[in-house]
Amino acid sequence: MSATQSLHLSVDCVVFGYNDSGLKVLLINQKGLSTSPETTPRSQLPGDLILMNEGLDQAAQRVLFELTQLEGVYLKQFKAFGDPNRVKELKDRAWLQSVRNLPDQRVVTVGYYGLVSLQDYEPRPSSFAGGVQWSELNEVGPLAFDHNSILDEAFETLQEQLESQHISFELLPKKFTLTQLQALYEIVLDKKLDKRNFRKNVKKMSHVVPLDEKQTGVMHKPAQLFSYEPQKD
Amino acid sequence: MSATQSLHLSVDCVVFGYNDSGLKVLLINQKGLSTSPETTPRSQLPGDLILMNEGLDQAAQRVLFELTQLEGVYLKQFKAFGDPNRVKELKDRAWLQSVRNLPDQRVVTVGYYGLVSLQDYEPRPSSFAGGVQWSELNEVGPLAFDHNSILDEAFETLQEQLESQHISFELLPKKFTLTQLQALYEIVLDKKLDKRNFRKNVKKMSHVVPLDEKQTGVMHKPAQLFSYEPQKD
DNA sequence: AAGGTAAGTGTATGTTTTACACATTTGAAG
DNA sequence: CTTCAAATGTGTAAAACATACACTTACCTT
Repeated sequence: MSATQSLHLSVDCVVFGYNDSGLKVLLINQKGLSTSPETTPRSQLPGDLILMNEGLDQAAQRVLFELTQLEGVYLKQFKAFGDPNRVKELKDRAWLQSVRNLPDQRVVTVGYYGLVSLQDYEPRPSSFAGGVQWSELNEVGPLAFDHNSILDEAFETLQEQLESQHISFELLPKKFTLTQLQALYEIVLDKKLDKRNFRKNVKKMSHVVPLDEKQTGVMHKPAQLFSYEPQKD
Repeated sequence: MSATQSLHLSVDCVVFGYNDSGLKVLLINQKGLSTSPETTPRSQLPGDLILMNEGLDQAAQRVLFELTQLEGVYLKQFKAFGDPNRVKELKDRAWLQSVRNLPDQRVVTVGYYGLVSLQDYEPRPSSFAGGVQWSELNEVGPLAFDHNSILDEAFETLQEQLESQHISFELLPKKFTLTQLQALYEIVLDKKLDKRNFRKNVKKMSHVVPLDEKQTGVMHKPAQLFSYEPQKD
């Protein structure tokens, strides 16, 4: 017992962004020139070591902000990843050596998924250094470390929790139409839904309330706007 | 960035045991005499630091075995707990000092819940050193560290996952009656279920199969025995 | 043989889910 | 100012599912 431990703990954030053109994930680009084909810089999830005096949720918020300037994002822990070799692959060595004091150290990471509306509350992480990008979910290439698995598990968690937890609204503008809400469900759950039945269900949700306001500037019948009212329920 | 980190990582196991007399949780007793009332030894969840070359799931299995002799238990990760002060309370200092090289070190822990049948596959962890006990769920006193919260969250997770994941069978003997299965559901979900409706639902589950065997030695109509067949479905 | 005990079983009613098609409101174009 | 294009908004019938509920059966004991 009590073998002396020496490992690092990080958080990684899988931030999903949504707008009418689809579901995206936030990636950052590693800096550095490729010296060998094996160590070409890759994209990765925003993540970093936690500080000694901060909690995990707090670390996730801080790291996300530092790397992408996104603030106040809905973030939820979903799983810890602790394969002893998860940062030991050759492809990741060059980058680790450039940023870590102890690049060979084992790193266990705690995964968070995050949700952002790309529409009205517009995040501009791209203005920040390094290169931050919203990448189409199904166009994500090979990422650093085990970040592809982390992304996959985050998306599965999102699919499982979309209906039971009140989180769809985190991905939508504050004022949204039922068509937008339905489109979001269809994309996340990856199945077609019936419009009338969907709207019947929404009417049962007391936390989705109609506003005294309609869409404007559309060349068709303008839709009723709704908003999410968390307190009720 | 890359502040030098120095923290410990542990796993803690919340092992639920079930038999006809109810749902229990596995606790171990801290050793050591109380010198002050503030540092009286408490019970705690079986948990310990992970080793440098093992994965998290593997660590949970090893730690559980080392502390309680239980082997091959169904264990599932459910949450990481990382409050910076979770091992800093006065009540826990004496014990930490007795077992850790670096008792002041911050410890982040990864929580696992585990499931065991106390009936046919009889675990006798009590034969092992130190004092291991199955404690009635609702008679658990104050535990070390934040273990009461970890236990609470584990139980909530069990309640949420009992129906969707095929895990009830981990808590039952290999051969079980439908009355036993129903009693388990009623205890975990904490609500009364209708016998006939329950059985209708079970008949739809292709992974619950009747055996060519009945209960014996009971002084009433013997019940049909069933078993869980994971491959189907 | 009688009594105690838990097992096993069906039906009627209410609720939820599914499938499905047309009239409405706006802006744009002629 | 009429017409067109485009997406919104709405109801009903049928099927599936959930609920409530009570008596007979098989075995053991005395």
